[in-house]
Amino acid sequence: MADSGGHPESEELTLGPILMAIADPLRRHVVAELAREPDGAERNCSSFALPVSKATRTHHFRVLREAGLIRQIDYGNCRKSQLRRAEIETKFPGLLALILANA
Amino acid sequence: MADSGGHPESEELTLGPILMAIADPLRRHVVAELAREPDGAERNCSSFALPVSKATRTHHFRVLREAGLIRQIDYGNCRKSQLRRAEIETKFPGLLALILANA
DNA sequence: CGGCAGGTTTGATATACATCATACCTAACC
DNA sequence: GGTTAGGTATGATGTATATCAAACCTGCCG
Repeated sequence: MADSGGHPESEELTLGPILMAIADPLRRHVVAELAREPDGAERNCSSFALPVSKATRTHHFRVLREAGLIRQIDYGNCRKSQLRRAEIETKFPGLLALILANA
Repeated sequence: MADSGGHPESEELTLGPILMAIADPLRRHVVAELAREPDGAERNCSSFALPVSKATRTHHFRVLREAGLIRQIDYGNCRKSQLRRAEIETKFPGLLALILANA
């Protein structure tokens, strides 16, 4: 089961939703940006300058979260995103490198 | 440009269409099956026992072909599919292993 | 020749997806 | 308190995608 924030557990990460998520160029861009940051880095949604409305942005970050690619931490009026790097690397070794190399 | 059969050149392989293609479970299954075969193996579409109609099958194989994942060879009344293994492995190292490990 | 099996094409349909505008929530700041 | 900034929720819309049925093509086989 996913936690209350809609984050799947590490053991629940499956390739299908992950591929669905990163098939979208905007979402792939977000993952690539986060992968370039040092591990554990947090960024808020608006820092990615996506060329879409706020609502659409929320939608994309939700897909990334539900696929298990990012963890979102609620700070009240601000929500920061963190790449679930180690878990992804364990379950899907090479995936992040692939995205980075083709970003 | 793609050749007359709709196959992109090796240099034209891009991650976007590839991910779009393997995001679908049926298509991912086909790629995994082909990846399990010895290199260069050819299989006709109907040998995958996909639970869809012939027309839908044609559609899925077309997506795989246009993404550059498979090469389709026309034998007149039969069309065989071949994984473009070396080209994929060169451009996107680890991708096939990832699919195989999660099939 | 006539049928059959493997595939494609076309046209239709239904569902999923990306997108936006609007309204709303929460904390910070003046 | 009012405003502003970051984000979410809802509802609507347009487009893409998956799906199928029906008609067709190609080679093979009886």
